[in-house]
Amino acid sequence: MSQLHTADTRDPWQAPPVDDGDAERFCSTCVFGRVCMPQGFSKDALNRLHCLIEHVGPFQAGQTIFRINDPFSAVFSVRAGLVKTFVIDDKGREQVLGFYTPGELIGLDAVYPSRYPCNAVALDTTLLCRFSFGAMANLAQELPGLQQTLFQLMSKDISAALWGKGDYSAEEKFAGFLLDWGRRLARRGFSARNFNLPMARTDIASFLSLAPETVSRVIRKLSDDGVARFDRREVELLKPEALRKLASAIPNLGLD
Amino acid sequence: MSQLHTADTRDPWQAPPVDDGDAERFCSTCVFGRVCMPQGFSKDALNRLHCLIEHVGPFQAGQTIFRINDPFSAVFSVRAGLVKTFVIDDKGREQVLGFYTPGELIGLDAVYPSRYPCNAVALDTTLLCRFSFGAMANLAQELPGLQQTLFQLMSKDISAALWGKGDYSAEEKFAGFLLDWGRRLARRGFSARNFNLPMARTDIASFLSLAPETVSRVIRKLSDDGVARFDRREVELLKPEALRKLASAIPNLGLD
DNA sequence: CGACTGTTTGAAGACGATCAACCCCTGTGG
DNA sequence: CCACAGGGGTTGATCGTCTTCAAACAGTCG
Repeated sequence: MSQLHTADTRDPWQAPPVDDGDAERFCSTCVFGRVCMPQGFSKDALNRLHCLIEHVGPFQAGQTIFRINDPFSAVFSVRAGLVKTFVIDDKGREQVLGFYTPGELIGLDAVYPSRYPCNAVALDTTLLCRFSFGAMANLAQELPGLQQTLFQLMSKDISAALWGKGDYSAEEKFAGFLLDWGRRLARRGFSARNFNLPMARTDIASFLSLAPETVSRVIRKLSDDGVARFDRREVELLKPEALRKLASAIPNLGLD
Repeated sequence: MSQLHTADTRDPWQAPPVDDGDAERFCSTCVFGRVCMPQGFSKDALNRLHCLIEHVGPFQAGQTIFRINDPFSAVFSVRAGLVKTFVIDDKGREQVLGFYTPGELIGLDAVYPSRYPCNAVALDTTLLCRFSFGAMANLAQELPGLQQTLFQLMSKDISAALWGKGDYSAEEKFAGFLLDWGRRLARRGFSARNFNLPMARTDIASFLSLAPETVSRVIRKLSDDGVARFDRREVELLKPEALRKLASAIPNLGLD
């Protein structure tokens, strides 16, 4: 399967049908296209927001998008592909902070320090939209809906960052991760039961603060229990209820 | 010692001396007083921001400020005292998400879901400033500096929420916690070496995802090693360098 | 003084990390 | 076509850290 499949087909989250032809000019998976438009932006507003968008990429798997301490000037919305953010601790070990799939926004945590607080690399062939944050803030000064959207997106990121705080068993963490990933895919119209985990096991392990071996063992256990089927990086959730029960220990901090 | 000592004395973080008498009308520890004023707000702007402020409290130790799922309408700035936020997992165990000391802002994570995603209780006699978020967003529409401040505060909260993500030893976590706490007190002009940990050990343990017994043992070890001295809830850091070395494993995600 | 909560200490056990080896798949070059 | 190398993933055995359970202890407030 093409790794750019999300770019090939019509994105199911294309903005709700609008007669206005201008809406088409937005990249279909852009967060602002999704979040702002239902709030009834004027044609003029759409145009001005559109002027801020700069398409960048493609980035090949492994390519760096920004580095920690790079001066901040823009946020990125994933159009296609997959991005991970991470930091390196003093012992050289990598700590994955998040994965970003099409429609999600990267870099809001860089606003305050005016520097990116982490590294971002593509894990797959990736296309991005780049938004100059300064220009967007200026525009938000005139468009209350855009300001509100930015507040909401940042607020959501706070909750997302809090996700998984607490000491949970390896199984609980991984179950939560599977459900969260499925939910995010479902937002774009894909199946939440049958999907792909495009990132390396090592990255999942780092994200969940587990050893890769532990992730492997959890996967085996879930397979043995008939809760899910794993084939390479393909996953099928056979008993989502069982997963939900496992993950119920992890509070959902207002994530959707 | 009075538990309201921060309210008794002139707050060292009172805004930098301004000839304008109006500045005095801000509560001294308010984040906006601190953050906005250096950016040169007009008298009119200050007045209008001031109109939004509503003083609430005092809350006695143990009193609830808001509950999870309460509809969101306002954020709170701590004027005096101490607040913790937490959630309860399905097994009834409490997970502390954060502590808020004077000058810090609570509730920005509630903007998106329009509900508070956690509970907030006073851990000590507490005074708050209440800001209607809607009114503040409206005002931010006219005051670019206020909008920018809100973006920065939210961005900072993302980084703060990410703090401690990763698997660190109990000693590293606790060392990081001590330094972080000291740094936050130092911002208000207090000593970063000699201070109070006003929250219960249980709450510290929960915040760090450790058992209370483990916190107790770490404290004993730090005492034995001569790194810090503990007397009830009073702390004196004897070898801050040793603590910094311990905590260096934990990346500082752009926090100050 | 006695009940209560918060804290400390000790001993046993569990979970996940670590280390080491092996396997599987892919791509490359002979 | 096969040999080989390399990365990612899995499996097994051992070890360490933190949790758990239990009990004693310390301050606080009635």
